[in-house]
Amino acid sequence: MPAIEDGPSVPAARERARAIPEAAVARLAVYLRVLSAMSEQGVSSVSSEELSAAAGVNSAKLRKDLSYIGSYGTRGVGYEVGVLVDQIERTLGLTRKHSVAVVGIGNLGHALANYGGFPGRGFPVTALFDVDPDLIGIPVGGIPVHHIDDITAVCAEREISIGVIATPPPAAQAVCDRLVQGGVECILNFAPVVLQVPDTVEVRKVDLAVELQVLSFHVARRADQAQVDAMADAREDGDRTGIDGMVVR
Amino acid sequence: MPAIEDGPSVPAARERARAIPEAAVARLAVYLRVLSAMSEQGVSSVSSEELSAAAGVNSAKLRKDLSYIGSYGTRGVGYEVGVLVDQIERTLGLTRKHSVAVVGIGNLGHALANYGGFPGRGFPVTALFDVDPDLIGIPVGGIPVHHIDDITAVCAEREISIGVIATPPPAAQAVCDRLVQGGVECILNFAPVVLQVPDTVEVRKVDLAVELQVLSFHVARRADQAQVDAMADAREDGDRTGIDGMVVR
DNA sequence: CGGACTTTGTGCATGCGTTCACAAATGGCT
DNA sequence: AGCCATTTGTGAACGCATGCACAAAGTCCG
Ligand SMILES: NC(=O)c1ccc[n+]([C@@H]2O[C@H](COP(=O)([O-])OP(=O)(O)OC[C@H]3O[C@@H](n4cnc5c(N)ncnc54)[C@H](O)[C@@H]3O)[C@@H](O)[C@H]2O)c1
Ligand SMILES: NC(=O)c1ccc[n+]([C@@H]2O[C@H](COP(=O)([O-])OP(=O)(O)OC[C@H]3O[C@@H](n4cnc5c(N)ncnc54)[C@H](O)[C@@H]3O)[C@@H](O)[C@H]2O)c1
Repeated sequence: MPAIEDGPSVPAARERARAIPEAAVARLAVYLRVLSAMSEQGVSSVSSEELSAAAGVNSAKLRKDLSYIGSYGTRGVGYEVGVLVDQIERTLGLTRKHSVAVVGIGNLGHALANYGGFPGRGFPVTALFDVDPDLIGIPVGGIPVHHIDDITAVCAEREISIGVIATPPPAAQAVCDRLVQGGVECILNFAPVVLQVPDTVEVRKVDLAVELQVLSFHVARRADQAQVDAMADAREDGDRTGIDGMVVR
Repeated sequence: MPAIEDGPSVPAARERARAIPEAAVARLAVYLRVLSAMSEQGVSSVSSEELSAAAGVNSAKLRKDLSYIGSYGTRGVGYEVGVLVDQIERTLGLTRKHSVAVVGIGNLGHALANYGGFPGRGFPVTALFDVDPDLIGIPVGGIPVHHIDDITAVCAEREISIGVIATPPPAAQAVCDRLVQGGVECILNFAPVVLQVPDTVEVRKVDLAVELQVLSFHVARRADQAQVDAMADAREDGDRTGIDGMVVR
């Protein structure tokens, strides 16, 4: 067994950062919000039980998630809020500012541009784009709207790292391509289309229609289950009432 | 051992409907959108390869997802678009209309109320609520805003099945409680808080801050990886350039 | 100072979801 | 009619995520 070998078999210290499950990353962001709120209220210490309850997860999962970023707790006591905030921020890359550009200043784009929650969390919205001539130059949320043709130049100049697409679906892919060309590394897509990007670019989508349909599915499932239960009850009782016209089988 | 026993050990035929993985349900909604678009363009038949490419997934996954809802394809040929559309709609419970109420008609609430994509897909927005006296009675997207105090009555009366929360975070839990009291079965929550609900109610959340932070994480990870690669290269090359002041390469 | 109590961190088992790979089914072609 | 090319549907293997349960580590108190 060689002592100072450092091939791929030895996870070196600098490799510490990887291997955090995607699902855990999303939860870390939630923990961070809860912890920040606690910090503001003067809470300085928290146990995994308390924190997990506030974040809506089970405490074993929380501890495992935190273990991915290191051991910052004190056994028998809990975690120091400030320490966790710092470590999660570091892990999520929030020590650096990430400038955001919003493309498509319609209903949704306006809401995003006016939203105060982003700048406050290290994501300043620094550029807006649209094609509508009536919008160009008009300030929205304090920032003037640029023409979409300037997108590559402006993104490069202002070091935009995140592009938000809020255009109608047919325009989304073209907008995406131009954002990528402007050096944008990440895209948050609100248009209901599947974007094609080089694999150096990270895409996340927010699809409200899908969310509603998943909810709809659960309503239907619940209704079916209620029918099944009713039938089971009926059978137990000696099979009397059918479920009106609908036989689920 | 009784022969015709039907305890939990025998998954009966009527149990068919359940057991669709949550992740698959969300993808079915995506397939449905792609299929609808194809249908409108007059495409009547599609293979798993084509459909999966359009939906941005791998074809084995697509076929497995479709297999959860039944066998509607023809081997050697593919799927009939119309049939798939019908079957997915049935599975997702879209044969029934799901009335939507939006609570909190601020930046985001306005955008949602004005959005034409929901009614077109079987999710008519039929009620809006806010506390702001200046908004009450004003029509937004053609629907008058009601006072939040009427929420329970109006939800019950209009058979609202989905409630959308777009209020500031501190108000979200109270609004949620009142929606549940009004008989709402599902909630889509835009406020960055963890909602407490009885387990008869389904909640999905859309959390933009989390989305941005996950993207931020990937930027950071990529940057770290670039450094690691650079170091590895440097070592291989005989160790020349250090990491010093940010060598991006 | 020592022992009881609390809470973390994690090895392990379990379950869910993804991917592979191929037999079965079907249509078309000769 | 029979065979070939194609594409579905799914069993099985794999890998990732979740949850359990407990040893390790630390605090606090007497
Ligand atoms: N409004 C919502 O609540 C909502 C909900 C779910 C999804 N969406 C999706 O979000 C997107 C935007 O929705 P919206 O309601 O804000 O639409 P909208 O029509 O109000 O706004 C779209 C804006 O994009 C601009 N635009 C069009 N083509 C462009 C281009 N090539 N480059 C730059 N800008 C361009 C238009 O000028 C307009 O200002 C759509 O894809 C929609 O499906 C919106
Ligand atoms: N605007 C965005 O782009 C955006 C992005 C991410 C998250 N969010 C979240 O969505 C929510 C809404 O954001 P927004 O920008 O529209 O805020 P907003 O302040 O513009 O609107 C909030 C609305 O809710 C109403 N309201 C307040 N208390 C209420 C109550 N108890 N009952 C009913 N209505 C009440 C207010 O009168 C106001 O009209 C917030 O929780 C915010 O964090 C918004």
